[in-house]
Amino acid sequence: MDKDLAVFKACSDATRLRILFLLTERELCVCEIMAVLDMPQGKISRHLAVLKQYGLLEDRRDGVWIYYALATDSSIALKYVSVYLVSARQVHERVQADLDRLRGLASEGKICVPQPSMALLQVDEREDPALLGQP
Amino acid sequence: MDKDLAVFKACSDATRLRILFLLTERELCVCEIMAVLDMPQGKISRHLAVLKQYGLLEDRRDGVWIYYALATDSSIALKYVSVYLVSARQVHERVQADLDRLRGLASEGKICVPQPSMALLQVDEREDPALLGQP
DNA sequence: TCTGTATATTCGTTTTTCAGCATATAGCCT
DNA sequence: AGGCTATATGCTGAAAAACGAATATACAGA
Repeated sequence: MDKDLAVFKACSDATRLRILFLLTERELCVCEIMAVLDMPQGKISRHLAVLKQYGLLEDRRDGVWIYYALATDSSIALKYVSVYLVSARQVHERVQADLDRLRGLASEGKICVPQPSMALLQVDEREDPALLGQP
Repeated sequence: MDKDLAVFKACSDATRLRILFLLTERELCVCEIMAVLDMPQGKISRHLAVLKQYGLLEDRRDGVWIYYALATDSSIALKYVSVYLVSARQVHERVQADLDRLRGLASEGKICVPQPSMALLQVDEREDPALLGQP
C-alpha cells in the first residue's frame, strides 16, 4: 500500500500533475518542461526527482539531455493514474494549453530537440531573446 | 483540474487512504472507523472533514451518528480513484486486515450499529473493557 | 432540564513540503 | 584543458499539514 500512497503523494502537487500530463504526449527533457511551464530549472528538476523517486517516472540520458517518461505500471495505483491522465488530458483546459504550448514551441524549434551543434546556430544566426528570457 | 488535484491530495495520507478503503465496504460512522483503525476520535474526525471538503465523501446524520460514504463521481479523478479502491482492496494486506477487523467487530456487536438503547445494554449486561480502551 | 454519548472544532506544537537562490556535477565542443 | 550547456543538489526560510489534548456542539433519553 505504501507504493500506492507514494503515487498519490506524487500527484498531489499542481506542478507535478502538469508535468505528468505533459509526459502523456511523449518523453521530454528538463528544458522542454521548463519552457512549457515557464518555471525555473531547479524547481522542475526537484519535482522530477520526486516523481522518479516515487516510481512514476523513468529517465534516460542522451548526451547532455536527460529525458523523462512515464513509468510503466510499477504499482496498482500508477496503473489507474496512467489511465486517468490519458483520459483527462482532453478535458482540462490548462492541460490543453500546456500541450498546445509544447507542440508550438517544438515546431518552432524553440526548445532543445536533440539536434547537433545547437549552440553554434544560436551564436551565429540568431538573436532571439525568447531563448534566454526577456531582457 | 483543481478538483482532480484535490482528490489526489485527499488520497496522499495513509490514514485517509485506509478510511477510503474501509468505505468501499459500506457507509460507516465515525466510531466504527475509530474502532477499526484504533485511532483517537479527533484525528478521525479531522481526516473525514478533509475528505468531505475535497469532495470524496458525503455524510448523513442518523440521530447521534453521522455516517460517511464515498461520494459518487464528483470529478474525473475521483471516478478513477473509486475504481482503484475497489480493485486494490483485495491486494493489499493491510487493507484486508482492516476489512477483516471491521467485519469482526461488527459481528461481535462491538461497534455502534444503529440499534436502539445501546447505552443501557452496556451498563446492564456488559463489562467488556475493549469498548473503552485497555485499562 | 440534566446526563451521557457521538462528533466537531480549536489551540499550540511539531513535522513536512515547497520555493528561491546558489552551487555542484556532468557531458559536449574547441 | 577550458568554456558552455543541461541538469542535479544543498541550504534556508516560509507555508502548509498533521497531531495530541482540550473544549464545544448536537442529539437522545430519563
